[in-house]
Amino acid sequence: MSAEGADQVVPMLKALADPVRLRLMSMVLSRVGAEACACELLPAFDLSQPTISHHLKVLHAAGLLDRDKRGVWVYYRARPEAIAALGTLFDASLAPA
Amino acid sequence: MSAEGADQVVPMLKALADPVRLRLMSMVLSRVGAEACACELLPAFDLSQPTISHHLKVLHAAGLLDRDKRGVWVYYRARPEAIAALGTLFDASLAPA
DNA sequence: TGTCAATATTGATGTATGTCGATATCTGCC
DNA sequence: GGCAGATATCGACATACATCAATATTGACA
Repeated sequence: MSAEGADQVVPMLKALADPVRLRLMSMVLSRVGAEACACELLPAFDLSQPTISHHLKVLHAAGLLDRDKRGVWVYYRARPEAIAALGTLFDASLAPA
Repeated sequence: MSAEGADQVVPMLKALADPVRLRLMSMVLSRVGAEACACELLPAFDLSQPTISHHLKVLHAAGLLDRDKRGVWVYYRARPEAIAALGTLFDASLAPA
């Protein structure tokens, strides 16, 4: 893996390398349509609303979650391509040819 | 994914969420036997020897690399179980059932 | 035993990150 | 317009981390 290749994947890994964000991602993926309202995610954690909002923003910035505002509520949807890219990372790119 | 489950996987993700360590891991995996001497890895980077030693230690502590000292040289070998665990994370645990 | 080469540890430093309280922004509704 | 609730942003703080120079440790060998 080249330095450029690493620089492409590392932001996604960094985004997931946090227990709160990994659980957020898992929660979104477990919903039908891989979509969840921020209001459903917040009560699952013993953290403040700004902190959860911050983590969701990090996941969004990494390309792992799409953001969709519907009225007052914001829905986050998992991006399957991003997950697939990480899956193949450990199956193909990282593993020997 | 539970909080405990996340806490188990996050250390491995954190270890890989660094461009230098991801490349180190990739380099080790690309060698025959998924094994490489530290002396081969160092010149591939524009970083000091202590820094590379530190990164290898992080990967070892995360359970991603085994350490084997042979004389003056130290060989690092990838742990396939760890890689497999991460692969299934994105295929099964993280993705919806 | 002494020297040299490979690797690890220590201590320091600048930067990044997780968290919070306070506040701002946006949207539906009266 | 004005209020209430959902979400985001800001500023601050403590901690974690990547990196280096200097030094220590280890092992081979003369």
